[in-house]
Amino acid sequence: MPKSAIDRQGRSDATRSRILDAAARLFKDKGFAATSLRDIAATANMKAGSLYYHFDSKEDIVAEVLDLGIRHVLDAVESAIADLPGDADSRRKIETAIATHLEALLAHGDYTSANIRIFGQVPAQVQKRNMAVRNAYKTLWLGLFEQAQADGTIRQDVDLKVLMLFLLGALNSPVEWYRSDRLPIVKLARLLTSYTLDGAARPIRGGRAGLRRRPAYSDVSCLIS
Amino acid sequence: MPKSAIDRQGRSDATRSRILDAAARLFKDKGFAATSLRDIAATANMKAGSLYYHFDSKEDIVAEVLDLGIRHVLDAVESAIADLPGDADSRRKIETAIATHLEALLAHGDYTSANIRIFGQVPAQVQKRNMAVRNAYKTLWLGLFEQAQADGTIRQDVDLKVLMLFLLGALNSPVEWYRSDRLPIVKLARLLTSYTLDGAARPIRGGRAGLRRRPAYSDVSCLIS
DNA sequence: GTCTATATACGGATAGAC
DNA sequence: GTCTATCCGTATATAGAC
Repeated sequence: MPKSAIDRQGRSDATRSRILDAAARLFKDKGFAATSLRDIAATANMKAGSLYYHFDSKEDIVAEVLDLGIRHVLDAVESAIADLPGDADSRRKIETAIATHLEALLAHGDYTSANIRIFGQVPAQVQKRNMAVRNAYKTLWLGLFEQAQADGTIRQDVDLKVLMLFLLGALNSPVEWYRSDRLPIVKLARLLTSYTLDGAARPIRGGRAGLRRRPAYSDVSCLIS
Repeated sequence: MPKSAIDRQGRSDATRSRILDAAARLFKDKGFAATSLRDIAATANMKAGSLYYHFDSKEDIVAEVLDLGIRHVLDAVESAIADLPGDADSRRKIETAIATHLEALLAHGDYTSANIRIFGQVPAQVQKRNMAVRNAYKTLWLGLFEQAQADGTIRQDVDLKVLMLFLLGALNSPVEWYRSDRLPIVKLARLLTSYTLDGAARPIRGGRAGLRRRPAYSDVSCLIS
């Protein structure tokens, strides 16, 4: 084990967390470049020079904030699904994943908002590092969808990757507009589950819904990475 | 009419556009604060000092980039719907709006991406100014949905504001993941229309789709601004 | 309309005292 | 583990030549 790793683990985690909390909030509000180490230090009740005892650089701080932004959500969704009864069907799993994503997204709003907002502005190296966690999270959803398609919950002609990308876009958007004093998160989750799986259209009486005016998509293979 | 407005209109628009194009691209890639006027000027084949002949400040430049980001999409969607035959039904209108939004979003990618990415980082004054165009665009969608709900295309129990906010989240997400060499935009639009209106779930044979396991949402009034 | 030069301020990072 | 002091680069904006 390298010496530097031992050093790092020996340090207090409380201060570290205080710094990261401050950084996440400021990155969310002002962006990456506009947030100075002096800002972060002041918010964490320190002076700028002291940050370098806990982190090697500004890049290191932002990299950890970005990773935590995804980690909080990934871990929450993973364990919520694991905690479901063994006989839970795919619809229940997807509903749980949507609700848990929204809960975690808004509960750790500084980290998740920071991730969503500043990912495109951080150095390429930091982006690359964060992609690992991002890909793990996308894989989790794709697995859920594949299972749902295999058991017939999701139609065969649905492009799972496109569905996942659009759904994650919708699922992340509340960081920009959700206000906790309006609609409870659990109700928001039920609405999105309903729109995603059942659609917003009025079903056709006595027929199969979803078939009206819908062309065949069999020529659309899974083309989006 | 104030003198400054006359002055401004008397100046060449070509250089102005070149500056705005450069600014949009750089804001999209690097964020607001990290983009310097030197960067913008260099990309537009000028020197930094010359920008001040065309704009009063960096804020002025970013404000115009943000407004154009929404305007391009708003104008495109508005005229696409106006160009539909008079007997076009709500489903056709929504499908057209989705397709046109995606086309314009990706056609003017520098402006639209810049808007989506840096809105949260610009000075409050600039945000406030951009909100005017943003609200106009949301109103356009809400009007479409209200019409669709009135004529029965969208179910009565659907919360139109929530649907709009989630749909716009999904509709804007392709700026982060779409690659033009994969799926044509028009096919992407058909997929999203289908998922939004019809849902991704397999309809129940012979019954009404969308009712399976879906609770009553009548207690959920329109609570989100 | 565009240039150069500059005023003035603030940024990340380091060194070394305590 | 935190502080102060400082190096050095870069930022916005302005002034004035061309």
